[in-house]
Amino acid sequence: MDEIRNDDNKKETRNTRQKKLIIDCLNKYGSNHMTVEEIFNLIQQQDTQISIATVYRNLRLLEEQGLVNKVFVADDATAYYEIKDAASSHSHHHLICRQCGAIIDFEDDLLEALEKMITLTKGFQVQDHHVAFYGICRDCTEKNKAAQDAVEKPAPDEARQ
Amino acid sequence: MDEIRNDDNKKETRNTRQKKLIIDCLNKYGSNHMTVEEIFNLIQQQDTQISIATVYRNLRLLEEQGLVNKVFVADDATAYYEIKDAASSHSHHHLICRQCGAIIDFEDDLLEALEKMITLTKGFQVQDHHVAFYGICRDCTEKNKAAQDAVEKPAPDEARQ
DNA sequence: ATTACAACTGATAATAAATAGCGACAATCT
DNA sequence: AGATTGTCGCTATTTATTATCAGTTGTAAT
Repeated sequence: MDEIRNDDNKKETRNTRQKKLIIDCLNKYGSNHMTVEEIFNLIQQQDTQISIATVYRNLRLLEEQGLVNKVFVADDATAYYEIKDAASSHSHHHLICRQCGAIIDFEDDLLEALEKMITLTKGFQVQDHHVAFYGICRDCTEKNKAAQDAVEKPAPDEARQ
Repeated sequence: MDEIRNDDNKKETRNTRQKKLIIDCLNKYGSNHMTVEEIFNLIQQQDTQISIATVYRNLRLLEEQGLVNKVFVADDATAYYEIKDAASSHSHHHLICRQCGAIIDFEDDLLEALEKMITLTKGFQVQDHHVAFYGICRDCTEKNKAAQDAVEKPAPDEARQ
């Protein structure tokens, strides 16, 4: 009656200085969804000895423990990391600006309905989702509008739209 | 008055045998969302001379022309390709089975409402989206259930679910 | 505190996915 | 036909990530 408990995932995990630095870093800037390079560069300022392999290793461990999220949001093949806190683990999405590259969080629960529909019609048990919306962010939209106005009306003429 | 038309994207594109093979391949199997390796291996059966660099090159060109989609659905950093036909270009999502790796399409328009909400609350102009749901597909769910039943009731007893 | 052991470290080599460079070839236009 | 230039196959290179390995360190038991 005991041989069923074979999935011994009691992988001991240690609390090293390097791991703490990574978590601190993600807690500070993690909402910006950082690449490994970005995390590495920031931590180097506090620990000039740290190796990028250690950053990769710890991020993988932290992801396996469910403490951080690894997402592929951009159109390239680079992984982005963020802290996964209980509150936002299941229902926040990413808005990615194609012009300036900004990654903006968006909280929402509308997808819950969609997931139920998927289970009903496809028999697919949804555990998680990655959702990314691509487009132009508010700042860039405004910048573009200003730039276009300048082209269409080079003389500062006042009035009209 | 002519120097504005600087964005000459009149990149001439030629209709080569290799490009046709790639499109044919995606049309046949593309709904399975193929990797470059998979496409390359299949085409090699018809054209033993083709180079994988050509497959990469053409897929990039076809994506720039808007004829194919490049998506990062899995948890790894590999790109998957599919034909982008007008009908399904804006509103189909991917269900990815974490057990067998199957990638299943799901048609839906519920996200349109979500996009409108994003524009309203964030001022973000949505152009496109990638949506991926992770979980266990119907087949794997059934297999798992059968396997668990076998464990819980090793004797072939008949009856009961 | 000392010991013991496995997880962890930094440095580097190895792998995988994708791109760049290059001479040869071929599709298209005149 | 001849010129132009996109494309081909090949190979080298880049980029992101993982594996290897000898030495180090966190942690728990002595």
